[in-house]
Amino acid sequence: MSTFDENPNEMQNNILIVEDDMAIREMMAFSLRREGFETYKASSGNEALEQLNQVHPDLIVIDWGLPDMSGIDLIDMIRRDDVIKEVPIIMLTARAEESDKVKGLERGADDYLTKPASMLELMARIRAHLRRSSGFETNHRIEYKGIVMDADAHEVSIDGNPINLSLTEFKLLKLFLQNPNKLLAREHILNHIWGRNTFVEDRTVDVHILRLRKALKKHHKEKWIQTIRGVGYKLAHT
Amino acid sequence: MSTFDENPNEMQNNILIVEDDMAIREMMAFSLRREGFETYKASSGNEALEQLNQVHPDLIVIDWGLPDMSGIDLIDMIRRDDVIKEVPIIMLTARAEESDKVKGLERGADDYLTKPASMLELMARIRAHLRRSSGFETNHRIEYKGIVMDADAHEVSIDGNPINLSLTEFKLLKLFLQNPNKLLAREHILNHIWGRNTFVEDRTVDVHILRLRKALKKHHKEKWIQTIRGVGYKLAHT
DNA sequence: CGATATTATGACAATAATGTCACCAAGCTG
DNA sequence: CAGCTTGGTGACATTATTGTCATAATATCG
Repeated sequence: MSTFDENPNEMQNNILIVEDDMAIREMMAFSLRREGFETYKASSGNEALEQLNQVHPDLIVIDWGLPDMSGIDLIDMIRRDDVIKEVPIIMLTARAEESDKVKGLERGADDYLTKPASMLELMARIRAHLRRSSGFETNHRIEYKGIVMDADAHEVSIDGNPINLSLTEFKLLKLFLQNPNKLLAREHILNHIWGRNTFVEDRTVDVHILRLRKALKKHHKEKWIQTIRGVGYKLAHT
Repeated sequence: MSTFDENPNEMQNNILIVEDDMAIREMMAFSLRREGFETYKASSGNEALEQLNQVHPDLIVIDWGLPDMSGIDLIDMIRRDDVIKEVPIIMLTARAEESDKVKGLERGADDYLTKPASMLELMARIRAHLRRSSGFETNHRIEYKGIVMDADAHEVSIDGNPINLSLTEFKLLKLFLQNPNKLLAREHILNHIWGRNTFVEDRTVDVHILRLRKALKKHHKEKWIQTIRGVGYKLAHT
């Protein structure tokens, strides 16, 4: 049972996208990267196989219609490789090709999606498969200009330097990272972190902002959290 | 600095509707406004881009068939803009366009809906995306026979009764929930919760197991965590 | 430039969390 | 059963966290 040999702190999920349409490929890569995945791209079956000599992704997304070989052929070749034959594969098929769905699954894809599919659904399935194959939740990573939060590992680093935050500070920063460049009113911060029906002073927010600012300043002198007088605070890198 | 007005006491969600059919556009705007959203309207891609120079909406709804450019082109341009590239986009496609031409092109969108779509469904999806992107009310939920963990809210309940866990207890339970019915060796638990290079006694795990067991027992007399002598522990409901 | 409102900050007390230990209880082996 | 091993448990000291307050600093506005 070597699945939990992985330290969640170091877990990085690599995803290979095999798709010949550049626009789609780049869109997918963009969305995946935004969600904290490392992406590798290939525009043809042969390119994919080349990549697989170098990288062992945790999951592969394959378009059914590739220029040099069908997605199924590619799956076949992947499944023959002892090293990577266990990697989850998600197949993309156009709706017209739906009859091939069974074929694709039988031939070794773990899941398939018909195009057009929403990124949301693709993301959900990717996460589901990674969960299944690794036994762990994928790390939910949030970034903002050098601040990297791994919400699952409960870790934050800024320009690579890990910083230490208390739980409240962590929640506060998370809220900011999820709402970059947005003004967060005190009341909203209170509601979100302490809950709607708690009796905590407004000023308490200030103090925690202070503590968070101190923590952020430790490795980075710049100003991250702006004060919007009379209202609240805002995460913005000036 | 935001370019649009913020209400200090109320987080106002701004939604941009890009739709050339006036009737549909106005109907959507009306419904959204009735639900408390602030709406901005554009009847073409260029008009939308113009709007986006002034307003940074929290979500954009784009019709696939625009007079001056395709929805995908518009998405492309939006995604290239550093300021707003992360905004959730919901794409509307007519059913006739679904099969061929559209293919996976709306992959830059976070979600899509086929027209005619019910306002109810559109509203539901809008809310879902806003929740997700604003950081409010996310639910990363893990369940195991009555134990429900909301990892994002950092809350655990058992058969509906909330229980209080320290951070370490929380991580420990999370590890168990992610690996139900699996034997977790002490060493693995240590690695996962304290990291590989820390100097914590083996027996410390025991103590935290004890504390977690106490917390779980508070509302539920049954045994959740089994001891596997000589190895470690296992989450199993006996 | 004051006068006022608002935020920043240091200090503090109360509480919570954490890791370790010593000792007890329960399994296991022969 | 006797002896050994391993896990359970309560106690404890240490450190971290947290909310509040008083006061200083700063912004805002007439």
